[in-house]
Amino acid sequence: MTDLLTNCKRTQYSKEITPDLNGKEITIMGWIHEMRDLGGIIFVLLRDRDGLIQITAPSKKISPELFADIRKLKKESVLAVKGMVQESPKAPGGVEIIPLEFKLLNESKLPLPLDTTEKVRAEIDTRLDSRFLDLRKHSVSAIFKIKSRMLHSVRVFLEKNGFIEINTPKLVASATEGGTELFPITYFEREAFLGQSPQLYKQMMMASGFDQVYEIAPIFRAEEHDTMRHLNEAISIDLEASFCDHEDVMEILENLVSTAISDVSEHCKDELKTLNVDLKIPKTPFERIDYDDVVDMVNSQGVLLTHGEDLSRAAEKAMGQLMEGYYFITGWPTDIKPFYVMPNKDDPKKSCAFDLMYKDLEISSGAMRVHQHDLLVERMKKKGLNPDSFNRYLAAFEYGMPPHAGWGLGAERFTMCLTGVKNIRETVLFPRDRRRLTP
RNA sequence: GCCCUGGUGGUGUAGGGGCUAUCAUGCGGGCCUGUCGAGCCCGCGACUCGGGUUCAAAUCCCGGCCAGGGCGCCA
Repeated sequence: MTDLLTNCKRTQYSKEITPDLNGKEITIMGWIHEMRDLGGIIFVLLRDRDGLIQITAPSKKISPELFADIRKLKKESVLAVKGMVQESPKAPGGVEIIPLEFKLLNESKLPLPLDTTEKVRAEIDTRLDSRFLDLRKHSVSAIFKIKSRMLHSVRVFLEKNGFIEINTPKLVASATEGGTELFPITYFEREAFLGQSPQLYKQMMMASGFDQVYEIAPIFRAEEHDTMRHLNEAISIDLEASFCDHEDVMEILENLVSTAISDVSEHCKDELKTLNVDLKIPKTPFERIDYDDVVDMVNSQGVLLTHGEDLSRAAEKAMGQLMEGYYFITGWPTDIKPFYVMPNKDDPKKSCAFDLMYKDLEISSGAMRVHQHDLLVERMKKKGLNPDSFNRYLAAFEYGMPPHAGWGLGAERFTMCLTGVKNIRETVLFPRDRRRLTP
């Protein structure tokens, strides 16, 4: 029924078929996006990674056998088509392919669980159940091409700036860092957890003399949140730099963000157009707003925010109303930040922590860290943590830990900013949320 | 976890105590030589699960499961 690939090789992707190939014999491969059978002429829209190309089969120009075989084809089946490129003003894109022969590489079952031509929208739940089919839609794959480009450009930027890529364990022993819930797992005869952040490890790397490190890796959070901007498994772009303070790493962050945006807008034009996104490259430096001023700004919008509290969702939205684009919130109260955040030396109630916001969405948070062993122990105790359970971490601070700072940037949240999607699940191939563990 | 709303063919929907359960898309068949959301004709296909009220439940009530939105939680 179906054919094997044998010696058949793709010569072009759909977008490489241009009118100047007129008269050339080419081989393309892809999925049947749509068929229009007009009786004496059949149009097959073949889709590949990059787009669509029209196969035009006029009964008078091709053999009756080939014509009959084409008529039998089904949507979403996989095809290799050898044919002649024909320039034609009537064809979409001004070019089409007159088939000489084809191989049916695999047939698709029908009906499809969702409509790949997007005539009928499917709900996100239906789409995620059949994600492989959903991803055949260009409006969906565009998100992942943009995410890929963003991650690429982040790596290039960091390598250029002297950062070393590291890998830290995701299987961890300690649940004592405080804050978020961890996923417990069985590690042979012991209990272990999935890592919530590479924070402690990248700090230990500062004591190794690597100076500047980054990691792009999954983080796991066992919170039962059910929102459009939370995931239980996400990718964190994490960075830590020695002999730096928070101002230094904020500068790195804003430059990285604007570089990535400009790189995406240059290399993902088609994808951005598909998504109808007009990406503006933000000017650096980003605006810095002190937490004290944020409290006033939020309250001025009629949203109650008490000094010393973290931003509620309503407070974030109020800020989103007032601020365009990217901005930092600095000078956070020390009390609502983790133990490893450096208090401000002139006013210890305030810290050297910052968040990077895009409108009403927090996409990154970072800080200058405490590098003095005794202060770190004191901060842990104040937070109700037991320093004994941090022995291996604390040891790194006893043998020459340089001052350092760093941040973590949520890859999916940043992708939301780049693509304009409203639901963070759109930015993950196979998202993990409160209820979804498959596929 | 809480609040609100919902669950109807493969997909997306209308309806809302008894009628042949609406429409679009899809799928199957037929016609058609320039489609590009092709068109026309014929056909196929559905009321989330459990319990209750009722002569009668897809519709009303209770519970479960699931979803959408909002919030909370979230170094």
